[in-house]
Amino acid sequence: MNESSSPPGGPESPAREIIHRVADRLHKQAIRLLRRLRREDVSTGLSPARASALSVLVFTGPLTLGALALAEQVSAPTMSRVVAALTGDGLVKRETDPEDGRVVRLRATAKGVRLLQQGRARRLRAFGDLLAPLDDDELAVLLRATELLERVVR
Amino acid sequence: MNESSSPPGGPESPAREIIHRVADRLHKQAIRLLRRLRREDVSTGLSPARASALSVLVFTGPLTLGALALAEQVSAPTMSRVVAALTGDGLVKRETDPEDGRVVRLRATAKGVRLLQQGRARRLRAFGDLLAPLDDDELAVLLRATELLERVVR
DNA sequence: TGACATAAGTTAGCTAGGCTAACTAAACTG
DNA sequence: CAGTTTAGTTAGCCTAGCTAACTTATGTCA
Repeated sequence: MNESSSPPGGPESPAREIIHRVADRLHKQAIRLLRRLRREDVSTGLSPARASALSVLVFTGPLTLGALALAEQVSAPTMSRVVAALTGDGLVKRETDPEDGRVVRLRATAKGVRLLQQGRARRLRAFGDLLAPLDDDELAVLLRATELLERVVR
Repeated sequence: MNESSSPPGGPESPAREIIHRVADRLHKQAIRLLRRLRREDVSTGLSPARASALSVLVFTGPLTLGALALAEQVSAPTMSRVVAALTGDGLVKRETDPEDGRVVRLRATAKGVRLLQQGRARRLRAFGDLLAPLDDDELAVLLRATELLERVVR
């Protein structure tokens, strides 16, 4: 496949052609990076879905089940099951809302926080090891790129 | 959690502290980006695992089942099943190796190539739409960052 | 050359995690 | 207070990950 070929209908703006190269290659690298870092998560004993849900609870504080499902972009039944596993392992506790008897408030336990932070540290250490060969200018480029992504991905 | 706190044992190199910020934030953005782009794949009717396997076959050419499993970092049984689905949909065809009767050579069909390229185009268009607000300097930063990732993720 | 070892895939059977549909219980609303 | 809406759960399906055990084909070597 030739990414830079013009679509049928006329040549596209040469100034914007860089968009396609960036989109293509950055997409590929994002996949490779996450695949690589995922290896580190194995040792926590937490699956990706559980680690991710627990992470949201730890870093954004207690949430209702629905809010957590929304944050993780999964359906309520899916989150309900993930949460059941987390509470079963004592990593999250359920609390009833005094205002509204329907909602389930979820809060990471001390054990959950500890486990998550260990896993997170491992992952960031692994990523850090990958980044170690870069000099400070190169790291600055990555940081700027990160800021651009933060702005652009909504 | 405070990412920039020093580990117990002494302050770390201030020059390298940027590594942790980059690792943490870039990791987050990679997750958000892929989650976002994955939405586009739904309309191809291909699940992520199938799309990814087909993509490897299209872009790197015919492979044995074992080589494809290795490329996708999954076990042989897992790939065997994914391939069964792809062949069932007429997107991939199996060929026997004249040299070695054990191996299964896999090749994307014309239909498979077409479907994949459509999906790819959609995904890249979506990413392109996200990147559209950036000016050329900002795109250049992203491109440089991509090159750094290519170098660093092995 | 026949017996054994190795290698490539498949089959069987488990788990996790995604979904929709259908249900329960609680809270609104008129 | 009847009906509707909302939060979450249960049931049931599918995909995709795994290991263990099997089949078939190659390779090895006494």
